Amino acid sequence: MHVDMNAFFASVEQRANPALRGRPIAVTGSAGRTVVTTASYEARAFGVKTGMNRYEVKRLCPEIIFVVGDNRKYVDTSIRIIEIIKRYSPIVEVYSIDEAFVDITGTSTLFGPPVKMGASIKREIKEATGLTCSVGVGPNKLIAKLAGEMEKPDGLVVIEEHEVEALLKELPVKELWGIGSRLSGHLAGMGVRTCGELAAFSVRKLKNRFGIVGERLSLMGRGIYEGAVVTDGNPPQAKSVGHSTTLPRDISDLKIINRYLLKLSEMVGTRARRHTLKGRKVTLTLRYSDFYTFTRQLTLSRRTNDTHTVYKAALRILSSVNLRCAVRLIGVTLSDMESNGTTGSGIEAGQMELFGGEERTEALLEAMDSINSEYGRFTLTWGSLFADDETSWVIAPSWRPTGVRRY
DNA sequence: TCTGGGGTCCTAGGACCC
DNA sequence: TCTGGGGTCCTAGGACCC
Repeated sequence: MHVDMNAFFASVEQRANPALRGRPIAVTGSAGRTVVTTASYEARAFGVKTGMNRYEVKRLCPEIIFVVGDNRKYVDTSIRIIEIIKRYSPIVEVYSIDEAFVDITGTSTLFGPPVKMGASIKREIKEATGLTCSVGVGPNKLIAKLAGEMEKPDGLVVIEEHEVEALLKELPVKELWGIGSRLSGHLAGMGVRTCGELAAFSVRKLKNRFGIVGERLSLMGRGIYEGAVVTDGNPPQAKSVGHSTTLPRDISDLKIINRYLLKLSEMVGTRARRHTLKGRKVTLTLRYSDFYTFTRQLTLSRRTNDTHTVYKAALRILSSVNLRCAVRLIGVTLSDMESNGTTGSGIEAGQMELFGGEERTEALLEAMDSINSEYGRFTLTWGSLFADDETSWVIAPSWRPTGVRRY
Protein backbone atom coordinates (compact mmCIF):
# COMPACT_ATOMS: atom_id res chain seq x y z
CA MET A 1 0.00 0.00 0.00
CA HIS A 2 1.17 3.50 -0.82
CA VAL A 3 -0.10 6.46 1.20
CA ASP A 4 0.52 9.89 -0.25
CA MET A 5 -0.70 13.10 1.36
CA ASN A 6 -2.44 15.49 -1.06
CA ALA A 7 -0.68 18.84 -1.56
CA PHE A 8 0.75 18.26 1.89
CA PHE A 9 2.41 21.57 2.87
CA ALA A 10 -0.35 23.62 1.28
CA SER A 11 -3.10 21.56 2.92
CA VAL A 12 -1.45 21.88 6.33
CA GLU A 13 -1.38 25.66 5.89
CA GLN A 14 -5.00 25.74 4.83
CA ARG A 15 -5.97 23.69 7.87
CA ALA A 16 -4.05 26.04 10.15
CA ASN A 17 -5.47 29.21 8.63
CA PRO A 18 -9.13 29.20 7.54
CA ALA A 19 -8.55 32.34 5.48
CA LEU A 20 -6.45 30.24 3.12
CA ARG A 21 -9.06 27.55 2.56
CA GLY A 22 -10.50 27.38 -0.92
CA ARG A 23 -7.89 29.85 -2.12
CA PRO A 24 -4.96 29.38 -4.50
CA ILE A 25 -1.88 29.29 -2.28
CA ALA A 26 1.74 28.42 -2.90
CA VAL A 27 4.11 27.36 -0.12
CA THR A 28 7.65 28.68 -0.65
CA GLY A 29 10.87 29.31 1.22
CA SER A 30 11.60 32.67 2.77
CA ALA A 31 14.52 33.76 0.61
CA GLY A 32 14.17 36.06 -2.35
CA ARG A 33 15.26 33.37 -4.77
CA THR A 34 12.87 30.69 -3.79
CA VAL A 35 10.47 28.37 -5.56
CA VAL A 36 7.14 26.74 -4.87
CA THR A 37 7.46 23.59 -2.79
CA THR A 38 3.73 22.86 -2.89
CA ALA A 39 0.73 24.49 -4.55
CA SER A 40 -2.83 24.03 -3.30
CA TYR A 41 -5.27 22.37 -5.68
CA GLU A 42 -6.90 25.75 -6.24
CA ALA A 43 -3.53 27.06 -7.45
CA ARG A 44 -2.85 23.96 -9.52
CA ALA A 45 -5.99 24.73 -11.47
CA PHE A 46 -4.11 27.78 -12.77
CA GLY A 47 -1.14 25.66 -13.77
CA VAL A 48 0.96 26.48 -10.71
CA LYS A 49 3.47 23.70 -10.07
CA THR A 50 6.24 22.73 -7.69
CA GLY A 51 9.55 24.30 -8.70
CA MET A 52 8.16 27.49 -10.20
CA ASN A 53 9.53 30.82 -9.09
CA ARG A 54 7.40 33.69 -7.84
CA TYR A 55 7.21 35.51 -11.18
CA GLU A 56 6.06 32.49 -13.13
CA VAL A 57 3.42 31.82 -10.51
CA LYS A 58 2.22 35.40 -10.41
CA ARG A 59 1.87 35.43 -14.18
CA LEU A 60 -0.27 32.29 -14.15
CA CYS A 61 -2.29 33.22 -11.12
CA PRO A 62 -2.33 36.89 -10.09
CA GLU A 63 -4.43 36.23 -6.98
CA ILE A 64 -1.98 33.65 -5.63
CA ILE A 65 -1.23 33.78 -1.91
CA PHE A 66 2.36 32.98 -1.08
CA VAL A 67 2.88 31.30 2.26
CA VAL A 68 6.35 30.84 3.73
CA GLY A 69 6.71 27.22 4.76
CA ASP A 70 6.74 26.29 8.44
CA ASN A 71 8.78 23.13 8.90
CA ARG A 72 7.70 22.49 12.47
CA LYS A 73 4.06 22.16 11.46
CA TYR A 74 4.79 19.69 8.65
CA VAL A 75 7.02 17.54 10.80
CA ASP A 76 4.53 17.36 13.67
CA THR A 77 1.75 16.47 11.28
CA SER A 78 3.87 13.92 9.48
CA ILE A 79 4.81 12.17 12.71
CA ARG A 80 1.17 11.88 13.70
CA ILE A 81 0.30 10.41 10.32
CA ILE A 82 3.09 7.85 10.47
CA GLU A 83 1.94 6.80 13.92
CA ILE A 84 -1.50 6.09 12.50
CA ILE A 85 -0.14 4.09 9.59
CA LYS A 86 2.07 2.03 11.88
CA ARG A 87 -0.98 0.82 13.75
CA TYR A 88 -1.91 -1.14 10.63
CA SER A 89 1.40 -2.81 9.88
CA PRO A 90 4.85 -2.91 11.42
CA ILE A 91 6.45 -2.80 7.99
CA VAL A 92 6.31 0.88 7.02
CA GLU A 93 8.79 2.59 4.73
CA VAL A 94 8.70 6.32 5.36
CA TYR A 95 9.60 7.39 1.88
CA SER A 96 9.36 11.14 2.42
CA ILE A 97 7.71 13.61 4.72
CA ASP A 98 4.33 13.03 3.09
CA GLU A 99 4.57 9.54 1.66
CA ALA A 100 4.91 6.00 2.93
CA PHE A 101 4.84 2.44 1.66
CA VAL A 102 3.17 -0.16 3.85
CA ASP A 103 3.51 -3.91 3.53
CA ILE A 104 0.00 -5.19 4.16
CA THR A 105 0.66 -8.73 3.08
CA GLY A 106 -1.15 -10.84 5.61
CA THR A 107 -2.88 -8.07 7.54
CA SER A 108 -6.30 -8.92 6.10
CA THR A 109 -7.22 -11.16 9.01
CA LEU A 110 -6.80 -8.16 11.29
CA PHE A 111 -8.11 -5.30 9.18
CA GLY A 112 -10.09 -6.87 6.38
CA PRO A 113 -9.41 -6.56 2.67
CA PRO A 114 -7.16 -3.72 1.37
CA VAL A 115 -10.07 -1.47 0.35
CA LYS A 116 -11.46 -1.56 3.83
CA MET A 117 -8.08 -1.03 5.40
CA GLY A 118 -7.25 1.84 3.05
CA ALA A 119 -10.54 3.55 3.80
CA SER A 120 -9.92 3.10 7.50
CA ILE A 121 -6.44 4.66 7.31
CA LYS A 122 -7.79 7.56 5.30
CA ARG A 123 -10.53 8.14 7.84
CA GLU A 124 -8.15 8.07 10.78
CA ILE A 125 -5.75 10.49 9.12
CA LYS A 126 -8.61 12.79 8.24
CA GLU A 127 -9.95 12.73 11.78
CA ALA A 128 -6.57 13.34 13.36
CA THR A 129 -5.27 16.01 10.99
CA GLY A 130 -8.12 17.17 8.77
CA LEU A 131 -6.05 16.19 5.75
CA THR A 132 -6.81 13.96 2.81
CA CYS A 133 -4.49 11.48 1.18
CA SER A 134 -4.42 9.16 -1.80
CA VAL A 135 -4.06 5.48 -1.09
CA GLY A 136 -2.92 2.99 -3.70
CA VAL A 137 -2.73 -0.78 -3.32
CA GLY A 138 -0.98 -3.22 -5.61
CA PRO A 139 1.04 -6.44 -5.78
CA ASN A 140 4.27 -4.43 -5.42
CA LYS A 141 5.56 -0.93 -4.67
CA LEU A 142 5.62 0.15 -8.31
CA ILE A 143 1.96 -0.67 -8.87
CA ALA A 144 0.85 0.60 -5.45
CA LYS A 145 2.51 3.91 -6.20
CA LEU A 146 0.87 4.03 -9.60
CA ALA A 147 -2.52 3.25 -8.05
CA GLY A 148 -2.01 6.11 -5.63
CA GLU A 149 -1.36 8.52 -8.50
CA MET A 150 -4.55 7.56 -10.31
CA GLU A 151 -7.01 9.29 -8.02
CA LYS A 152 -6.15 12.66 -6.56
CA PRO A 153 -7.07 14.13 -4.24
CA ASP A 154 -8.60 11.83 -1.66
CA GLY A 155 -8.27 8.68 -3.76
CA LEU A 156 -8.38 5.00 -2.99
CA VAL A 157 -7.43 2.62 -5.78
CA VAL A 158 -6.71 -1.08 -5.57
CA ILE A 159 -5.02 -2.80 -8.48
CA GLU A 160 -5.20 -6.57 -8.55
CA GLU A 161 -2.41 -8.61 -10.04
CA HIS A 162 -4.59 -9.77 -12.94
CA GLU A 163 -5.47 -6.17 -13.86
CA VAL A 164 -1.89 -4.99 -14.21
CA GLU A 165 -1.24 -5.97 -17.81
CA ALA A 166 -4.36 -4.31 -19.23
CA LEU A 167 -3.75 -1.23 -17.13
CA LEU A 168 -0.16 -0.75 -18.29
CA LYS A 169 -0.81 -1.45 -21.94
CA GLU A 170 -1.53 2.14 -22.95
CA LEU A 171 0.14 3.89 -20.00
CA PRO A 172 2.96 6.26 -21.00
CA VAL A 173 6.26 5.04 -19.53
CA LYS A 174 6.82 8.44 -17.96
CA GLU A 175 4.02 7.70 -15.51
CA LEU A 176 6.03 4.94 -13.90
CA TRP A 177 7.95 5.66 -10.71
CA GLY A 178 11.62 5.66 -11.72
CA ILE A 179 11.22 6.70 -15.34
CA GLY A 180 11.91 10.40 -15.60
CA SER A 181 12.05 12.79 -18.52
CA ARG A 182 15.48 11.67 -19.74
CA LEU A 183 14.76 7.97 -19.76
CA SER A 184 11.35 8.45 -21.35
CA GLY A 185 12.98 10.67 -23.97
CA HIS A 186 15.52 7.99 -24.83
CA LEU A 187 12.81 5.37 -24.93
CA ALA A 188 10.70 7.54 -27.22
CA GLY A 189 13.72 7.73 -29.52
CA MET A 190 13.65 3.95 -29.68
CA GLY A 191 9.95 3.95 -30.50
CA VAL A 192 8.82 3.04 -27.00
CA ARG A 193 6.10 5.26 -25.62
CA THR A 194 3.83 3.04 -23.51
CA CYS A 195 4.50 0.43 -20.87
CA GLY A 196 2.98 -2.14 -23.20
CA GLU A 197 5.57 -1.29 -25.84
CA LEU A 198 8.29 -1.36 -23.20
CA ALA A 199 7.24 -4.83 -22.07
CA ALA A 200 7.29 -6.09 -25.65
CA PHE A 201 10.63 -4.50 -26.50
CA SER A 202 13.78 -6.60 -26.79
CA VAL A 203 15.44 -6.98 -23.37
CA ARG A 204 18.79 -7.38 -25.12
CA LYS A 205 18.46 -4.01 -26.80
CA LEU A 206 17.38 -2.37 -23.56
CA LYS A 207 20.40 -3.85 -21.80
CA ASN A 208 22.68 -2.65 -24.55
CA ARG A 209 21.32 0.84 -24.30
CA PHE A 210 20.83 1.29 -20.55
CA GLY A 211 23.00 -1.37 -18.93
CA ILE A 212 21.73 -2.71 -15.65
CA VAL A 213 18.80 -0.30 -15.75
CA GLY A 214 17.63 -1.84 -19.03
CA GLU A 215 16.73 -5.12 -17.45
CA ARG A 216 14.76 -3.40 -14.71
CA LEU A 217 12.99 -1.25 -17.28
CA SER A 218 11.74 -4.29 -19.12
CA LEU A 219 10.34 -5.77 -15.91
CA MET A 220 8.76 -2.46 -14.98
CA GLY A 221 6.99 -2.38 -18.32
CA ARG A 222 5.33 -5.61 -17.24
CA GLY A 223 4.52 -4.24 -13.81
CA ILE A 224 7.11 -6.41 -12.10
CA TYR A 225 9.08 -4.85 -9.27
CA GLU A 226 11.12 -6.73 -6.70
CA GLY A 227 11.94 -3.97 -4.21
CA ALA A 228 10.65 -4.74 -0.73
CA VAL A 229 9.07 -2.34 1.70
CA VAL A 230 12.01 -1.46 3.90
CA THR A 231 11.32 -0.42 7.46
CA ASP A 232 13.72 2.25 8.58
CA GLY A 233 16.62 0.75 10.45
CA ASN A 234 17.43 1.81 13.94
CA PRO A 235 19.50 3.86 13.83
CA PRO A 236 19.07 4.49 10.12
CA GLN A 237 22.31 4.77 8.23
CA ALA A 238 22.65 7.84 6.06
CA LYS A 239 25.02 7.56 3.11
CA SER A 240 25.68 11.28 2.96
CA VAL A 241 24.85 14.49 4.73
CA GLY A 242 24.86 17.75 2.82
CA HIS A 243 23.65 21.31 2.78
CA SER A 244 23.56 23.81 -0.01
CA THR A 245 22.22 27.27 -0.43
CA THR A 246 21.42 29.61 -3.26
CA LEU A 247 22.93 32.98 -2.35
CA PRO A 248 20.70 36.04 -2.09
CA ARG A 249 22.70 37.40 -5.03
CA ASP A 250 25.53 36.06 -7.16
CA ILE A 251 28.88 36.47 -5.45
CA SER A 252 32.51 36.54 -6.57
CA ASP A 253 34.05 37.72 -3.31
CA LEU A 254 35.97 34.76 -1.88
CA LYS A 255 35.70 36.11 1.65
CA ILE A 256 31.94 35.87 1.51
CA ILE A 257 32.05 32.50 -0.17
CA ASN A 258 34.32 31.24 2.59
CA ARG A 259 31.85 32.37 5.20
CA TYR A 260 29.12 30.39 3.54
CA LEU A 261 31.43 27.40 3.41
CA LEU A 262 31.92 27.60 7.16
CA LYS A 263 28.24 27.95 7.77
CA LEU A 264 27.39 25.00 5.54
CA SER A 265 30.20 22.93 7.07
CA GLU A 266 28.81 23.67 10.51
CA MET A 267 25.35 22.58 9.45
CA VAL A 268 26.75 19.39 7.96
CA GLY A 269 28.96 18.73 11.00
CA THR A 270 26.15 19.33 13.47
CA ARG A 271 23.84 16.98 11.68
CA ALA A 272 26.47 14.28 11.25
CA ARG A 273 27.37 14.51 14.94
CA ARG A 274 23.76 14.28 15.97
CA HIS A 275 23.55 10.97 14.16
CA THR A 276 27.02 9.92 15.28
CA LEU A 277 28.05 9.57 11.68
CA LYS A 278 31.45 10.33 10.26
CA GLY A 279 32.43 10.66 6.63
CA ARG A 280 35.62 10.47 4.64
CA LYS A 281 34.64 12.38 1.54
CA VAL A 282 33.91 16.06 1.31
CA THR A 283 32.20 17.37 -1.81
CA LEU A 284 31.98 21.01 -2.79
CA THR A 285 29.16 21.96 -5.12
CA LEU A 286 29.20 25.24 -7.00
CA ARG A 287 26.69 26.75 -9.36
CA TYR A 288 27.69 29.72 -11.45
CA SER A 289 25.42 32.62 -12.28
CA ASP A 290 24.85 31.01 -15.69
CA PHE A 291 23.54 27.94 -13.87
CA TYR A 292 26.49 25.74 -14.78
CA THR A 293 26.76 23.37 -11.81
CA PHE A 294 29.67 21.14 -10.91
CA THR A 295 31.20 19.24 -7.99
CA ARG A 296 34.71 18.65 -6.69
CA GLN A 297 35.48 15.99 -4.15
CA LEU A 298 38.26 15.20 -1.72
CA THR A 299 38.96 12.11 0.35
CA LEU A 300 40.27 12.58 3.87
CA SER A 301 42.75 10.27 5.55
CA ARG A 302 40.26 9.57 8.33
CA ARG A 303 36.54 9.89 8.81
CA THR A 304 35.32 13.00 10.56
CA ASN A 305 32.30 15.01 11.55
CA ASP A 306 34.22 17.96 12.89
CA THR A 307 33.03 21.27 11.48
CA HIS A 308 36.49 22.69 10.91
CA THR A 309 37.91 19.60 9.29
CA VAL A 310 35.04 19.64 6.82
CA TYR A 311 35.44 23.39 6.38
CA LYS A 312 39.18 23.14 5.74
CA ALA A 313 38.62 20.41 3.19
CA ALA A 314 36.00 22.53 1.45
CA LEU A 315 38.41 25.48 1.45
CA ARG A 316 41.14 23.32 -0.02
CA ILE A 317 38.83 22.18 -2.79
CA LEU A 318 37.72 25.73 -3.48
CA SER A 319 41.32 26.90 -3.78
CA SER A 320 41.83 24.35 -6.55
CA VAL A 321 38.95 25.80 -8.55
CA ASN A 322 39.41 28.71 -10.89
CA LEU A 323 36.15 30.58 -10.58
CA ARG A 324 35.00 31.39 -14.10
CA CYS A 325 32.23 33.74 -12.98
CA ALA A 326 30.07 34.76 -10.04
CA VAL A 327 28.72 31.99 -7.84
CA ARG A 328 25.01 31.42 -7.37
CA LEU A 329 24.90 28.31 -5.20
CA ILE A 330 27.31 26.72 -2.74
CA GLY A 331 27.01 23.25 -1.24
CA VAL A 332 29.00 21.07 1.13
CA THR A 333 28.40 17.33 1.44
CA LEU A 334 30.00 14.73 3.65
CA SER A 335 29.81 11.16 2.37
CA ASP A 336 31.32 7.69 2.61
CA MET A 337 29.82 7.55 6.07
CA GLU A 338 30.25 5.15 8.87
CA SER A 339 28.19 5.07 11.99
CA ASN A 340 29.49 5.02 15.55
CA GLY A 341 32.08 7.08 17.09
CA THR A 342 32.68 10.48 18.37
CA THR A 343 33.93 13.53 16.61
CA GLY A 344 37.44 12.81 15.39
CA SER A 345 39.13 15.67 13.64
CA GLY A 346 40.60 13.55 10.88
CA ILE A 347 43.37 16.02 10.20
CA GLU A 348 46.66 14.86 8.75
CA ALA A 349 49.32 13.61 11.14
CA GLY A 350 51.56 16.49 10.24
CA GLN A 351 48.94 18.99 11.27
CA MET A 352 47.86 17.08 14.35
CA GLU A 353 47.47 19.32 17.31
CA LEU A 354 49.46 18.43 20.39
CA PHE A 355 48.19 17.95 23.90
CA GLY A 356 44.86 16.36 23.19
CA GLY A 357 43.71 18.74 20.52
CA GLU A 358 41.26 16.18 19.30
CA GLU A 359 39.67 15.67 22.68
CA ARG A 360 39.37 19.41 23.11
CA THR A 361 37.73 19.74 19.72
CA GLU A 362 35.31 17.00 20.60
CA ALA A 363 34.45 18.53 23.95
CA LEU A 364 33.99 21.93 22.36
CA LEU A 365 31.69 20.64 19.63
CA GLU A 366 29.70 18.61 22.10
CA ALA A 367 29.14 21.67 24.25
CA MET A 368 28.19 23.79 21.25
CA ASP A 369 25.82 21.15 19.92
CA SER A 370 24.03 20.75 23.22
CA ILE A 371 23.59 24.50 23.64
CA ASN A 372 22.36 24.91 20.09
CA SER A 373 19.97 22.01 20.37
CA GLU A 374 18.43 23.60 23.44
CA TYR A 375 18.33 27.22 22.34
CA GLY A 376 18.14 26.95 18.57
CA ARG A 377 20.74 26.55 15.90
CA PHE A 378 23.49 29.12 15.56
CA THR A 379 22.77 30.38 19.09
CA LEU A 380 26.43 29.71 19.70
CA THR A 381 28.53 29.88 16.58
CA TRP A 382 31.85 30.78 15.04
CA GLY A 383 32.92 34.42 15.18
CA SER A 384 33.35 34.66 11.45
CA LEU A 385 29.68 33.90 10.97
CA PHE A 386 28.53 36.92 12.95
CA ALA A 387 28.48 39.07 9.85
CA ASP A 388 26.17 36.60 8.19
CA ASP A 389 23.20 37.84 6.26
CA GLU A 390 19.84 36.18 6.29
CA THR A 391 19.62 32.72 4.84
CA SER A 392 16.47 30.77 4.40
CA TRP A 393 15.92 27.29 5.67
CA VAL A 394 13.54 25.67 3.29
CA ILE A 395 12.28 22.23 4.06
CA ALA A 396 12.37 19.83 1.16
CA PRO A 397 9.38 17.61 0.44
CA SER A 398 11.75 14.67 0.63
CA TRP A 399 12.74 15.57 4.14
CA ARG A 400 11.89 12.83 6.59
CA PRO A 401 10.47 13.54 10.01
CA THR A 402 12.12 10.47 11.43
CA GLY A 403 15.04 8.42 10.37
CA VAL A 404 17.91 9.55 8.26
CA ARG A 405 17.06 13.18 7.89
CA ARG A 406 15.82 13.84 11.39
CA TYR A 407 17.16 17.07 12.84
C1' DT B 1 15.30 41.03 -10.03
C1' DC B 2 13.76 33.37 -14.16
C1' DT B 3 15.12 28.67 -12.37
C1' DG B 4 15.31 25.44 -4.01
C1' DG B 5 17.20 21.83 -1.27
C1' DG B 6 17.75 17.09 0.35
C1' DG B 7 18.96 12.64 -1.04
C1' DT B 8 20.25 7.60 -3.71
C1' DC B 9 22.19 4.90 -7.28
C1' DC B 10 24.92 4.11 -11.43
C1' DT B 11 28.62 4.87 -14.94
C1' DA B 12 33.03 5.80 -16.73
C1' DG B 13 37.75 6.97 -16.84
C1' DG B 14 42.26 7.25 -14.74
C1' DA B 15 45.83 6.07 -11.23
C1' DC B 16 47.93 2.46 -9.17
C1' DC B 17 49.07 -2.32 -7.86
C1' DC B 18 50.29 -7.29 -8.73
C1' DT C 1 56.94 -9.24 -35.33
C1' DC C 2 54.90 -4.34 -29.50
C1' DT C 3 52.61 -3.30 -25.29
C1' DG C 4 47.71 -8.89 -20.75
C1' DG C 5 44.45 -9.21 -17.26
C1' DG C 6 42.89 -8.84 -12.82
C1' DG C 7 41.73 -5.82 -9.06
C1' DT C 8 40.85 -1.39 -5.94
C1' DC C 9 40.34 3.38 -5.11
C1' DC C 10 39.29 7.90 -6.54
C1' DT C 11 36.79 11.55 -8.99
C1' DA C 12 33.02 13.72 -11.80
C1' DG C 13 28.74 13.69 -13.67
C1' DG C 14 24.08 12.36 -14.60
C1' DA C 15 19.59 10.17 -13.82
C1' DC C 16 16.03 9.69 -10.66
C1' DC C 17 13.10 10.76 -6.50
C1' DC C 18 10.28 14.02 -3.08
